[in-house]
Amino acid sequence: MTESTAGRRRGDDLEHAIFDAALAELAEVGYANVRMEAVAARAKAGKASLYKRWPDRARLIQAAARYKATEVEPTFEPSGDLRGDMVKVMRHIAAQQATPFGEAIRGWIGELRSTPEELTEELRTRIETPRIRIFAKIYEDGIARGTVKPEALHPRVVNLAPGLLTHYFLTRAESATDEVIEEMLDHILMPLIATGEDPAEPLEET
Amino acid sequence: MTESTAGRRRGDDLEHAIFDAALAELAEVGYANVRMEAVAARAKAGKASLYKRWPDRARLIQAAARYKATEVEPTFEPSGDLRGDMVKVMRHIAAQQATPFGEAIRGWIGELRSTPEELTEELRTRIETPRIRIFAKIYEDGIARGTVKPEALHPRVVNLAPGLLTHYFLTRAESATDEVIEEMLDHILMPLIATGEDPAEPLEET
DNA sequence: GCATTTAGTGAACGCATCGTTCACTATTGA
DNA sequence: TCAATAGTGAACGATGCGTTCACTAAATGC
Repeated sequence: MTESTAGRRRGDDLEHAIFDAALAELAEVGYANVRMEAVAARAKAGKASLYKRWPDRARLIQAAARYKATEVEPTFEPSGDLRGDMVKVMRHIAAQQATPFGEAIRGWIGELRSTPEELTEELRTRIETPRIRIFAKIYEDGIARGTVKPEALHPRVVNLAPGLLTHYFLTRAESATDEVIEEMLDHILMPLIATGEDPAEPLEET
Repeated sequence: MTESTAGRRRGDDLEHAIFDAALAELAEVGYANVRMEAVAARAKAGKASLYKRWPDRARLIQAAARYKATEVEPTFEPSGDLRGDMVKVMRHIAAQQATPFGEAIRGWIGELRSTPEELTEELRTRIETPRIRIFAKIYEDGIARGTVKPEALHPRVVNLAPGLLTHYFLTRAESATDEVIEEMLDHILMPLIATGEDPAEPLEET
């Protein structure tokens, strides 16, 4: 548990410093321009320390994204206010995309074709699945209250909200603003999943 | 207008050969692994001829995509069969994504951050806009027939169908199958835009 | 505390690819 | 026929990759 400014770091201490450096580089220069030497220099580490841990740039950045992802994804409890909850979660996702983490995702997409299958799969379950789970929770809660149609739980529908955000982020250079999120909700998501029943009277579920 | 196998090509003749070579490389090795030398060799051209025309790899590939795009995007006339028309156009888009052209798009996404603004803009209007226009046409036709809700013309809704396909393509390594397209239609698109007034289809009212 | 083991440093190396340059050659058309 | 134009192919310096190695700091064992 030493973390003094002097001395030589090792283990997780050093590893986290490298991740932070990688994410900072990612933010500054974008995925395509992240240089191993730059990451090493920024982390005040030797290049050999990087290659000892990860075989190449792609893996390093994926590891950094993974590290960041696990500390970001929240546990979320639906409040009963359907639209309000969705705004909240969607803003959270958009905010996440506006970080180095988002930049890592962009790079991952760009290299999907030349990336090992398992890595692709792993990042999917690491990022897509947790988001889907949150929306499933919100919709289940809404269904119990009668504010959401049961069809909302179809996988393709549950994936819609995060999918819209991801698509927006990927095809622009920036993540969705609050205004865009509201448009997605009012013109796509709510018309599709909401029953139109007011949540004022909670319904009994079985 | 010479196109004999012997001799040295120039102008458009050579340029098209380079585009074809670039697209072939794209298909074989994926965006990230396209090498200028490989494209030049494949086109039986000098590397200098490439750099004389385009400043770097990104521009060359974008030019190749543009070249391909203009010859692919069709004129489309709605038949009156809403779902049938949508299936048709969506399949067309999915098929297009499964070509080198799709691979070029993936690369473009990956480098959005480090690509000049105007290029991004240009590719958007070159690819996104024509697709949106086709769906707008279909929806307008449907509205006139009473099978589509007027709200379908909201920009974000019109962009939904191509957006779903693009998102699917980008986050998997492959483009949407017919089955996936049908799911998108039946669980997202049709419920959102159709009035249910379709003569052949049974419906539930709003 | 001292010696040994483990882990990180920093510089150098060979390699691949980039983007440029240049002397040479084929094609065009005046 | 000859000058102008456009393409070729090889070489070049620069950059970043991924590896290696001699050296050194930190942790561990005795």
